[in-house]
Amino acid sequence: MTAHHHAIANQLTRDILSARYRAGDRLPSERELAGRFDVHRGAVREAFKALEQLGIVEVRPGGARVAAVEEASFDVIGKLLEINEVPDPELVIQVLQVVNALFKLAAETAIEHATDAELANIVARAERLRQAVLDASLGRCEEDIVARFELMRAVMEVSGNLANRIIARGLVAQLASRIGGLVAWYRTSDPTAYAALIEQLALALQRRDRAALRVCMDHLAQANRDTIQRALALAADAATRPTEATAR
Amino acid sequence: MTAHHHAIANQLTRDILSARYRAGDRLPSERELAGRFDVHRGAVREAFKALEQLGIVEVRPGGARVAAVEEASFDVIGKLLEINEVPDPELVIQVLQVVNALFKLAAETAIEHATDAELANIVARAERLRQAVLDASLGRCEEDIVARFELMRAVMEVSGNLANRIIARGLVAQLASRIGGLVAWYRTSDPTAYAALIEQLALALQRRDRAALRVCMDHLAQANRDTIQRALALAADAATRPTEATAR
DNA sequence: CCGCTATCTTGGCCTGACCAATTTGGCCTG
DNA sequence: CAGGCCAAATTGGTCAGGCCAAGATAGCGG
Repeated sequence: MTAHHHAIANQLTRDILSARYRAGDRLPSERELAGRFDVHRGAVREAFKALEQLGIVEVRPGGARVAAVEEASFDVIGKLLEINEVPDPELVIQVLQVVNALFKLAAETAIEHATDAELANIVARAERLRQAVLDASLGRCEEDIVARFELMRAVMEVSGNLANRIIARGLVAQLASRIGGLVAWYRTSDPTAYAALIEQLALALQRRDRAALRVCMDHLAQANRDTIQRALALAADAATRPTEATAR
Repeated sequence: MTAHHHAIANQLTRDILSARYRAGDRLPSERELAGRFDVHRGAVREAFKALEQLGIVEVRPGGARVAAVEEASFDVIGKLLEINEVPDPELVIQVLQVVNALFKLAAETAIEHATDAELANIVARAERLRQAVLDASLGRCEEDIVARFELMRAVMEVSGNLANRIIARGLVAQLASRIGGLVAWYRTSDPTAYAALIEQLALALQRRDRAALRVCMDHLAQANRDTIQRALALAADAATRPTEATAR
């Protein structure tokens, strides 16, 4: 096994994010940690590099100090989602809200700048999603979720906002790697209503109707939020009673 | 000078982001670059680490390949803003739109969850910004800008959305380090109108009036966008005719 | 012409050493 | 006794060289 620095970085990340070290504290020196983990200093050093890139540590000659979470980098969000077995629901919801805000921005930009052909393409994807949602009520949620991401990706693309695309992509990636395992608990509460919302979205896009777009995107966000919240609650419930859950 | 890897990383970053290497291309090997830059391989290696963190390069045994910009990390945005002397106006506007979207989300969350005291605090800051804007018409724009960021930060804080805060902070930091130098070109076109908008914002926050909030935040975003766009145009103009600009 | 293998290249990692910035502790001075 | 000051120890930063395993590649055999 030669992936020492990964293990060390993970360990230290968990220690810091779970507040075992507090902001402003000095981390043990590279040499001491090297001794403690029984590895070469280079390994600890690479781990420190990772922590620094995460923005949770500021390393300077004289010592490495842990930074405030607020000053951390974008990627800590993923790490924060990882530290508990079931992700912190509140944080998931927060991330989801950000993603929805970015999605909304993309859609509003799209209806202003996209060509008719591009919009038609998106509408077609929306229609596919609508079908997937209705099918999903029979139990095939995976396609449903994939179609949702596909639609979002497509809207992001035609919006032409590179910054938006990069950020949303990163967020979704961090979120997906963490709540992907929740697919089993993922159920659309009212597929018919959800499908209707998708249809409204398609219509609003097609007509470039900004007001209508906002309304139905808000409703969609609410629906998605509820769905994932329910899935998280179910997963957390199952985690506390694993035997019963597997027995069902 | 011992910051070799920084120089190398910057050089390679510029080469990649200015499309001198294309997505999918293989970068020269660490050993070859070490020879070319006349440094030890370790330096090139550290530079590669940085590029990998930026997400613009995927380095694996067998070779390092440049990745698509879309798959890059959050931080490339700052780098993209750096490669030209005057930042690409289109990208600046895009980033600004994202920041505004996040600000809007924060404000909407704030009027739902913040306490009256917190909202009162924000309203006070808004009032300070309004004063700053009116003063700025006399030429003191710095306080104006600082007050804007202050207000935004305050709203972000009471919104309680950690993900939003982290992302917005990162974006603003990347933008600020790049367009901070444009303060000289920064003029609010119609301070009175802008001040009125701020007042509306304060009112909407105070009354927790979501609809009004949205309207005036849209207008504010538009105003900010115009202001910065004008500043960028002026700066670009000055950059092409530096002698005239300094002569004035 | 295609598929496979031996070899070669490439990045991954370890070891060890030296340097410069910072911290720290003791010392001196007031 | 308190406060400032200097030197030694500590800490991170960098360089150098070497070995290893995972991909890439050219050559061979089918």
